[in-house]
Amino acid sequence: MYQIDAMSRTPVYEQIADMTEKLVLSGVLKPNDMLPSVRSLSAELKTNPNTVQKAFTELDFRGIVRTVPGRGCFIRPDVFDALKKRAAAKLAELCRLCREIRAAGVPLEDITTEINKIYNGGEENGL
Amino acid sequence: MYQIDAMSRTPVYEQIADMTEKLVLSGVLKPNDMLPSVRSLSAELKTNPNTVQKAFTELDFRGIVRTVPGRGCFIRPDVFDALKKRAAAKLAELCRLCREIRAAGVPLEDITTEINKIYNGGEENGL
DNA sequence: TCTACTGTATTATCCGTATTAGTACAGTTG
DNA sequence: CAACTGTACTAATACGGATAATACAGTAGA
Repeated sequence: MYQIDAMSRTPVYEQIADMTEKLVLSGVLKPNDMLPSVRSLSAELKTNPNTVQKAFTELDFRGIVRTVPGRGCFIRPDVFDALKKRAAAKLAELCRLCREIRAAGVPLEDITTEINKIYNGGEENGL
Repeated sequence: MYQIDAMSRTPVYEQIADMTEKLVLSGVLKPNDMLPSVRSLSAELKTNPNTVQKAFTELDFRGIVRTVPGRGCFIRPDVFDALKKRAAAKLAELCRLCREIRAAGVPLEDITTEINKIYNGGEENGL
């Protein structure tokens, strides 16, 4: 279910968190589903339990999961609200970048054509 | 000419580099102009000469300046080509973000309306 | 040539943060 | 009580950023 690239520059705990988020987006993980335990997942990924825990803490911070001591880590019932907020934050970041690009003198058309390509281009969803 | 925010989370050397780039974009610095010397600028900004040197090295890497040992650090004659390449790189980064946002289920219209706001909104250029 | 400027290189130290790890503790369930 | 769950604490390591002191090398002008 999970797959980690140890050679990536993105930290392992972040890979786990991002992957979990995408598993929700793709419907593999649904609200109230329980995630693998800290120990089982760390064994599967051959990492330290604390690394997995940090991923869970990150997911908790993002509003994706709710962890219950002694019971486990569960996808929040309102996970899609959290995902919407995350998307909004990414959109804000995109706007920040866009202002920089505008300041660099790039015309609006250059941006819109690229974005249209992305939205028209095929069915790949990048998950 | 230069102004540094020591409390910012962006490193001083990066602030210097970014500011220099913007001074070119706004026409304050022109091709072949000489930048302040490492020592004078570090004195002015109350930083270490090495910090300024790192900024100059960064600007060299970006293709903004050409430093000549013994003479000084000068805005490259072809600086605007470098700026175009930098803008293209930023556009690529924007596209990467855009794919993420699309994967999160955000409709194309949400993005285009935000971007149109930025390009129609006033004359502020963020420099 | 001498002098005063320019950038460059080297080495070291300090600080803060990120990442991973080891170990022990605490809550829950049957 | 046993076996599972998450949690806290500490430590080792690495990295990035900034500072500092020094020394070196190229350039330009008096």
